[in-house]
Amino acid sequence: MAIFIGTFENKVDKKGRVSVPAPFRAVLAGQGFQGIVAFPSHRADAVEACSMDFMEELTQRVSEFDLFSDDHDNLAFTLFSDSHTVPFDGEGRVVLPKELLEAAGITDRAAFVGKGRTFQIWEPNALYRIKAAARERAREQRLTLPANTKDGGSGGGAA
Amino acid sequence: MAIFIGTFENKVDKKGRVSVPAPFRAVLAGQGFQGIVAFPSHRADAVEACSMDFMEELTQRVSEFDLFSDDHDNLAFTLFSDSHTVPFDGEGRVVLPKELLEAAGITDRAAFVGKGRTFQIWEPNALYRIKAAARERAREQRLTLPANTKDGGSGGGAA
DNA sequence: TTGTGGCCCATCATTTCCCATGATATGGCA
DNA sequence: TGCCATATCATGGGAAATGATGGGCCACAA
Repeated sequence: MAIFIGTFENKVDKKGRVSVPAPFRAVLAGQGFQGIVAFPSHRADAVEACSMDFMEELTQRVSEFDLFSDDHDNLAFTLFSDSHTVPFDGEGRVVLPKELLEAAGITDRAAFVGKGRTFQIWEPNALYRIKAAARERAREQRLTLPANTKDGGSGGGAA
Repeated sequence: MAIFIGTFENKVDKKGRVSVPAPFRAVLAGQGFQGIVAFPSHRADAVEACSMDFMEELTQRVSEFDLFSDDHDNLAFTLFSDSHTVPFDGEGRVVLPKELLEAAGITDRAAFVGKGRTFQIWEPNALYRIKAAARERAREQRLTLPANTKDGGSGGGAA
C-alpha cells in the first residue's frame, strides 16, 4: 500500500495552480481518476485530500453507520457535499476551489502534509504553528512509535 | 525477520549522499520500496529510520483509531508529517533531507546505529558521547545481561 | 467580444543515474 | 601458510532526467 509521507511546500501561482508534490503523485498514480478529492477539514484550518479510491472506501465505511442516524448524516454530509474532485493538469498541478483555499487561509503558498492514507493542505504558517504544538504533545505524551514492545527483547542493547 | 544490528560510520559527500551500510541494505532488500523512511527523533539528537514496510505496518496500527478522531489525527501527524521517504541511488546511498541533518547536527560524517527493526543516524561525536554515557551508567548500575549470557538465545548471530 | 479556464510548451534548478576509482575483505591456489 | 585473484563496498564526479514554476495560446461561455 502506498502512503502519503512527508511535508512539502509549493507555490500557488496567480492562476491558482499548485504542483502536487511528486511523491504524492506517485501514490496517486495508477488509480483510475488522475487527480485528488479535496474537502474541508472540520477540525483544522486545512484542506483534507485523498485519492478517489480512498474516497470510495470511505463510502463503504460510512455505510456502516446506521442509515439516517445523526452520525451518518453528519459524516456523509461532510464527506460528500463539500468534496471536490480536482484533476491534475499535464504537469501534475491542481487548482483548488476557492472555498477550500479561503477556509484554509491559503493564498500564495500551500504546504502538503502526508497523513498516511490521506494528506492535508495548509497555509504554511498555520501548519508550522500547529506542527510545533504537535511535536510538543508528542514529546510530553511519549507518543512515539506505537510500541512494538518486542523491541529486541533479546537484550541486544549491550552493543 | 532480518534486523538492524551494529554501528557503522560513513562519509557524507558534498552532494549530501551517504552510503547506507551494506548490512542494513541487506535488511531492506526485497521489500517494495528501495530506500528508507527517515524522521526526527524527538527524544535524541538523531535521525530515526526504518523500512517502508515497517512504516506501513504502523499505518495499519494507526488506522485502528477512528478516522478523523483526535487520536488518529495526532498519531498520523507525528508519524507522517515529519517523515521523509529517501530512496537509494544505484550504489545504495541516500540523500538525507537537510532538516534532518541539521536537527541531528550531521555535517560530513554519519554514524548508523542498528536498533532492531529501526536504526538511527547520528553525528559521530554525539553518538560516541552518549554511548560512553550509557556504558558508564551500565557499569555503575551493574546492569549486566541475565546470567545465561553463554548462549542467550541471540547467540553469535552477528556476521 | 471579453473573461475564464484548460492545455501545451519553455525554463531552470535540483536530483538521480551512470560510470570510474581505491580500498578492503574474501576465497582460491600454490 | 603465505600470496594472488576476485568480489564487495564506500566514495567521487559528470551527464541526463525530473520536478517545480511561469507564460502564452486556444476554446468555450457569458
